[in-house]
Amino acid sequence: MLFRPNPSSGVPIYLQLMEQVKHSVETGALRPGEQLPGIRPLAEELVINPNTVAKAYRELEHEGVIELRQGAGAFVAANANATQSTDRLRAGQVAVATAIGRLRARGVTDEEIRRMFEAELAGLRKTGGHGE
Amino acid sequence: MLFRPNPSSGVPIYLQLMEQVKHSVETGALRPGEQLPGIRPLAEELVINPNTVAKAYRELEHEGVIELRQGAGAFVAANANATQSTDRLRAGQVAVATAIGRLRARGVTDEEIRRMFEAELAGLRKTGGHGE
DNA sequence: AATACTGTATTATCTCAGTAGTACAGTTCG
DNA sequence: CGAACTGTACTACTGAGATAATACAGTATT
Repeated sequence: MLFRPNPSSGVPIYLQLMEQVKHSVETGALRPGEQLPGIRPLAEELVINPNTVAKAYRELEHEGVIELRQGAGAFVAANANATQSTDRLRAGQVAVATAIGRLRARGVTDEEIRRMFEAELAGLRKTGGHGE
Repeated sequence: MLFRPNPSSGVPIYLQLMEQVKHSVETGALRPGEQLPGIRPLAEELVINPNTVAKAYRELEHEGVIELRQGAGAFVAANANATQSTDRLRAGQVAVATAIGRLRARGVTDEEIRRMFEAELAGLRKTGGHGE
C-alpha cells in the first residue's frame, strides 16, 4: 500500500488519491474490512494537508468503497468491489452529461459529438490549433 | 435578430451569446457581410457588461464566424458557415478530452466510457444518484 | 479636423474548487 | 479515567474563470 499523488499533475490530489485507493481495492492489495492508513499519518507521508486526505476518504465513503468510523479509522467496505463499479459509472455519467450538454449548447450536432468522441477515445487527439 | 442570454442559467453569458450568434448565422438570419449590433448598444439591451459582449465577439472572430474591424464594427465573416463547423468541432474536442481524462483518472475503462457516452447521447440519462 | 460612433486594453470584483490551518469530538487501550 | 490515537467541522488562503468598470485607440461621417 503506497499511494503517491502528484500535486502538479493538473488533476486534483484528492481525486488521484481516490483513484489509487480504488485501484488497490480492485487489485486486492486492499481487502474488505482491512484498515486504511490514518488521515494524519498518510497526509504527512504524502506531504499534503490532512484535509485533502479527509476529503478523498469522505468521497470514497460516499461512493461506498470504504467505511469511516470516527475514532476508529477507515476500513475497506465489505462489498467494496460490488458497489464500486456501479458507483464509479454513476459519477462519471455526470461528467459526460455535462460535456455533452456544453457541446449541444454550442450547436454541435450529436453526429459530430460522437465522431470527435470516438477520435478522442482512439487517442487521435490533435487538440492543437488556435485554442488556449 | 434578438439575442437573450440568461445570466442565471449556469452557462456563461458569453458562451450563450456566441451560440446564439452562430445559430443566427446558420439559419441565415444573419448573412455573410452583414453587420452585427455594436458592443455597447447590445450590452445595454441585454443588461450585461460591454466587456462580456466583447469577449463573445472576440471568441467568435477567433473561430472565424465574424470579423472585427476596430472603429467600424463586427461583421459576419464571408465564409462563416464553412469555417464555423470545423472550428466548432475543434473547440468541442477540448471539452471532450477533458471529460475523458477525468473519467480515466477515476479508473473508468474506455469500454465503460463509451457505453455511458452512448447512453447519454441516446437520451437515456438517469443522472440521479448521489453524484454532484 | 471634429464629433460620435466603433472595437481594444487594463484592472478590479465575484465566485467556486481545491487546498490548507486549526480546533473539536468520538474510540481505544493502558 | 486518561492519554493517544482516530475521524469531523469550521474557517481561511489561493488560483482560475466569468463578469464588470473604466480609460484608450481607430474609423466614419460631417
